[in-house]
Amino acid sequence: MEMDKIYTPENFESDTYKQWEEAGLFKPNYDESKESFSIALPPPNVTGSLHMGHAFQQTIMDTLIRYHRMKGDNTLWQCGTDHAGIATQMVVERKLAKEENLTRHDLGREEFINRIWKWKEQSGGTITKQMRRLGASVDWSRERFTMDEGLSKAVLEVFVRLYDEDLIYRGKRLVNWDPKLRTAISDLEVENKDVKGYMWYIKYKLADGVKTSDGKDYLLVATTRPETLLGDSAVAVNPSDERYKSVVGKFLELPLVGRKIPVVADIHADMTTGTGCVKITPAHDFNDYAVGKRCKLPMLNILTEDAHIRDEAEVFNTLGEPSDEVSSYIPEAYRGLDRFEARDKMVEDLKAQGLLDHIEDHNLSQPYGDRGGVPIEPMLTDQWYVRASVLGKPAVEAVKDGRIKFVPAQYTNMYYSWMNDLQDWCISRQLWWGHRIPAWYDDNGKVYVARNEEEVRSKYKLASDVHLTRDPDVLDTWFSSALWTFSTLGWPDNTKELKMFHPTSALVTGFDIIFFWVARMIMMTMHFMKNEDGTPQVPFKTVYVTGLIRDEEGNKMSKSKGNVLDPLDMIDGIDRDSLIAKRTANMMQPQMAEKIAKRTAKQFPDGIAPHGTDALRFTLCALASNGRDINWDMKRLDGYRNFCNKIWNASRFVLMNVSEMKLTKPNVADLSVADKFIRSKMKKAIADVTASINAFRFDQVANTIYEFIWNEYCDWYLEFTKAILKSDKATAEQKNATAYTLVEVLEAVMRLVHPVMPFLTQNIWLQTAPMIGKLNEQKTIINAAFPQESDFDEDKKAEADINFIKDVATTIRNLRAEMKVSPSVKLAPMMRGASAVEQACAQDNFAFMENLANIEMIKFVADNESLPPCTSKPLGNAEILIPMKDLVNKEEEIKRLQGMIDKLVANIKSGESKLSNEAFVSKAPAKIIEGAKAQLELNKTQLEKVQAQLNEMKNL
RNA sequence: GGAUGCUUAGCUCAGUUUGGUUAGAGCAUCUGCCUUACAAGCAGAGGGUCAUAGGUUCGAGUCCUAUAGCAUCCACCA
Repeated sequence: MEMDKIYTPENFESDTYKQWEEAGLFKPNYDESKESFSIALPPPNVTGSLHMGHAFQQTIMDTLIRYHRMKGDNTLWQCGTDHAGIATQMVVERKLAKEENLTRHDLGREEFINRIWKWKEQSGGTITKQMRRLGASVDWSRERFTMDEGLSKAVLEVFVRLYDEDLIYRGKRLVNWDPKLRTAISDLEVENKDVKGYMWYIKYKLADGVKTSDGKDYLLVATTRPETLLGDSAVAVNPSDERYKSVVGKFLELPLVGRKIPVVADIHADMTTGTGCVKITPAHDFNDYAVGKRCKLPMLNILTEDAHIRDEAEVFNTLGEPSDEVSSYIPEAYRGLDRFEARDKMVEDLKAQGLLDHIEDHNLSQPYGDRGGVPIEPMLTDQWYVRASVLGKPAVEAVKDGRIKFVPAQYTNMYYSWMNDLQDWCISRQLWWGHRIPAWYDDNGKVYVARNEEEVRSKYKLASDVHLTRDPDVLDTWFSSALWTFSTLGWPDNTKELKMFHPTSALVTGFDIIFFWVARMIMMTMHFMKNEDGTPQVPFKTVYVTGLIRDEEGNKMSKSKGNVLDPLDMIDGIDRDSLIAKRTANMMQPQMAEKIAKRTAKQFPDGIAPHGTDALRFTLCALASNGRDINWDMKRLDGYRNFCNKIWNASRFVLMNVSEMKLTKPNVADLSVADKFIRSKMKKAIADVTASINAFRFDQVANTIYEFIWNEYCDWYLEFTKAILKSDKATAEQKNATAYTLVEVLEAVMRLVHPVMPFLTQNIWLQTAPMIGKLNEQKTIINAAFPQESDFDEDKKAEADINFIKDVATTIRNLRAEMKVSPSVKLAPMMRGASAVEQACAQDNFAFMENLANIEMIKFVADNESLPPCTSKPLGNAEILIPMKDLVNKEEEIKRLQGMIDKLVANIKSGESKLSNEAFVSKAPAKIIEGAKAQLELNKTQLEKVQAQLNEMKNL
């Protein structure tokens, strides 16, 4: 096949993928005699699109998968998508509002859910299409969706079983409430943000004529949330606070409301903070809730679902039961106001009544909902909880005893610290999109849990005339994804896939979802999946945690910052205007659009050039070191695209020179020293790459490959082969041996690199494998064998010989460049002081040097032989000299020699001081001392030579 | 407040687990080359007191202690 001169990946990548997929090559081999290797893809949001994080993680997963598939393992990459409850519902609601000016309530639950399914059909394929472009070799025939039938069945099963085991319960407790989305959210979905605020100091008048010990008729209470005083049920002071001891048990008149509230003693009140008096609002603050429980205070909910002031407070007793122990009165002036409007109004009124003592600036960190983006409100509601503290114990053990390993290990600590203080997990959401909770209520509010209404009736022996209503809430998205590794394999049925592929081998994911997902997956899986001996089964053996991909300045990539890079744009390229349009589309703040457009135009004046999938994947691997965040660098991508081009052209060279030959397996005797050298290096490269993949060090994988291909195979070996293939002295057998080695190594390199760069390697492999009889039946590198160390032989002698040849060539090139002699001038260098072995090597392999350094001969001269004026440089214990005739610039040469002398003198000095140090000589290992001695000797020899050369120059 | 990570060349990063010649790579820079695989290339060169201060050691980028700066996570904030 004729190859283009320039590497143009867009010409073949997509077609290649299509062929693979159509041939069903991504499926497991289901061969039970082979080891199993499986990965469950962290399910992306079904309507999402591929971002750099996905590309990064999927590249790593695909590399692992392809490697194991080539090893012959029974390999499954299980894929699928997540319904992403809140996120998806929000997108569709926004669309509905924008396009039809409707809310979900206008449509009703059923119709709204229909709309979401439609939206999913319509835009759900984006990310899976993009994954294909990335080369991800997932088994598409097994694709799952968290809301599909099988997975929904698993969710029901898990919920019902956990409920029956009392590991799920329903309770009225304080939860994080998102007033914008009007749903409860879990602790993890709360983000604390630092905001500037105020501290208001409010006077609470003492009732019944009581005075404090210092004669005041009020307590001064500091708060950052004055509006919540409508729900105050006490003011607390510390039990040992002498200032307030006398008023504990007395009553206060709640400002603006007039309700009487007690002064209670509780350790929550800190004597050193604020005034020492703290207002207690049990229904709207987590600490106050705990105080309320301890002091048996009533709880007053003053807010509606969307955080407006209620017309009348909801009053509950300490147990959370409706109660009328205190008045539910809320002053009319505040009813129906938004919580922040109410705050302003109340502060104004307090001021007017002289009850506002003063205001201070105060920085506080305020909890925000991570999706809704508004401050969350602690609210007293009925919700469903998982007893995470119980499920968490075995999950900690599994990591402690090594059944699950985090890579890098430092994430283990992060995991423990969270797991050791595990709060119960609030799993109910007041949304419509998601798995509906399988709970029914009778008219008295009694709850029944089973897989469906029919089962409820039989399970609880309910008469057919008992009226049942299903719980309207749905489950947290992470509830279904916590079951991902086993629900996708067919659980609760006992499938062969579960037996073959569970536990999965590795999980590749970002640190940001260790708590959301990884920890919960471990808990759920270990509870439901058991080994044959009944011990809990873990979901995966290794968790490889990746860092975040940031922009070149280290900022998080985000739509609002306009610094997002789409992996597909790097693969296929994008022009400047399209990139700008993409980055500024649908901006929340239109004024930002202009800024972003400007910056983008400056940074990408020509848009982004196509780089191809392989270059992107290789770059991602090269950057994947040790789980730290990555600052994305376009230059790096350019560099590795060039590397692809290098491979491409090296292959062109091989094909151009060898394709006419009929290759046969050569005899060892016909191999040149260069052939032996590259085979020996190849062996080492295979060993290194294999070890690095097993250690999850993809940066080392990339570096080893880069180094071997570019620096050994291309820079040296290809040049050596020219000397043989074009020589009239080499025999046909020798030419065959070299040509065969060229192809054999290239073919093996393609297999070595294939897990990282699937497309380029397939293309070249299809052309090289047939030449040496390695093409398989299916004509694909995908299931060709991964190279093994034993495929190639080590040859230390050849490596040493080649190193000497390289040194000679490099030294001559160096002298040529320093003396500014044109590369086209043939030189006739001399060598003085070379050992017999070196002389033999140089003579035997002169053909290689001739080419590489453009010389016509090397003359070996004796130490005392008188020579014409030369420039020279030491090489080991020997010396290379080049007669310069009138080309020598005397002053330049003296300067150069003096520089070398200075360096050598410094080295000798430090070497001598080291070796004359009694302590060093007596304590350092012999090997180190020998090394230092040898180095010192070498430096001295070289100094002598350079010194002599310098003298000669000066006398010229 | 608790914890973790980072600080190495102009830029982006390896190297630190297990201390040992003159600390590496890519990009960028400088010089010379269109040499029939590749100018997305070839050859050559310059550039780092490894954040700071102590300590351990014959020997520290690597181990220990402290400090500074940056980042992240958790908790708290009347």
